[in-house]
Amino acid sequence: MVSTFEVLAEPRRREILDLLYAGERHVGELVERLGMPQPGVSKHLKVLRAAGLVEVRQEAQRRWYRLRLQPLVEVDQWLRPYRDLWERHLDALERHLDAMPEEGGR
Amino acid sequence: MVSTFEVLAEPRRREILDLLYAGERHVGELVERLGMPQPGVSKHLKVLRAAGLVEVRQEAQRRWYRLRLQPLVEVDQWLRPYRDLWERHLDALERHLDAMPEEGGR
DNA sequence: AGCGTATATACCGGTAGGGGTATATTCCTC
DNA sequence: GAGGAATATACCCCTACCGGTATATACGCT
Repeated sequence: MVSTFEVLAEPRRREILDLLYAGERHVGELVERLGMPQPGVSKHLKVLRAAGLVEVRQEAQRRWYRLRLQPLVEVDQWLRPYRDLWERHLDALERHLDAMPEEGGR
Repeated sequence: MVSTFEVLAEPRRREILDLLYAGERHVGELVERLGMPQPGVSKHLKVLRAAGLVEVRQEAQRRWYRLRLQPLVEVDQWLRPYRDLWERHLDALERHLDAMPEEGGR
């Protein structure tokens, strides 16, 4: 079984999740928006499905994919203690941050 | 440059971060606790360092590693919209969760 | 200067993962 | 049931990554 972190390591897969954030999408839509060949998209979707990050609904030939949040909740849980660190000690965070000349943003 | 997600994909590296969560550690300590050969640990530390997830302080032959939170903050920022989803619509989360027969826990 | 300790780096072999192309599968329509 | 649309799967190639072993580098001590 593949860990959620491994699945999220692929930029394309995070892109897919970001697209599904807005709501259900069928494969063709994803192919178009990602600008990558359909088999590649299907392959990533398979990985995402295996990890429980998406689920499928079939409608005629179309397959509609949508998010499943649960694995992300687990990632969030792993992150939580660290988040507590920088939220509780804001000064410590600044000590961490001031080492960076500038911040890249998103 | 390697994305933080790729770096976190490695279980050993997350273990290292979890160990550093408690505070500074030198390499030998990490080697002992992880039960893996020293060169492997050093290699992972190099990756973590390149990603800005740890920083080093030298003291004689010892190298003390400690956490840098900033990249984790960025991961948290990526996660935030999704977290908002499940925090705002708790019922929606439950709809997501009830698809699972049982929960594996951590 | 020489030795021991602590850590990093070089090198090698195996392997899993991603891209690309071709093909199979499924379903709808006529 | 034939054809076409939508998606999945099989196969191949290639590269990046991980583990392991050997070696280099840096530092302190005597």
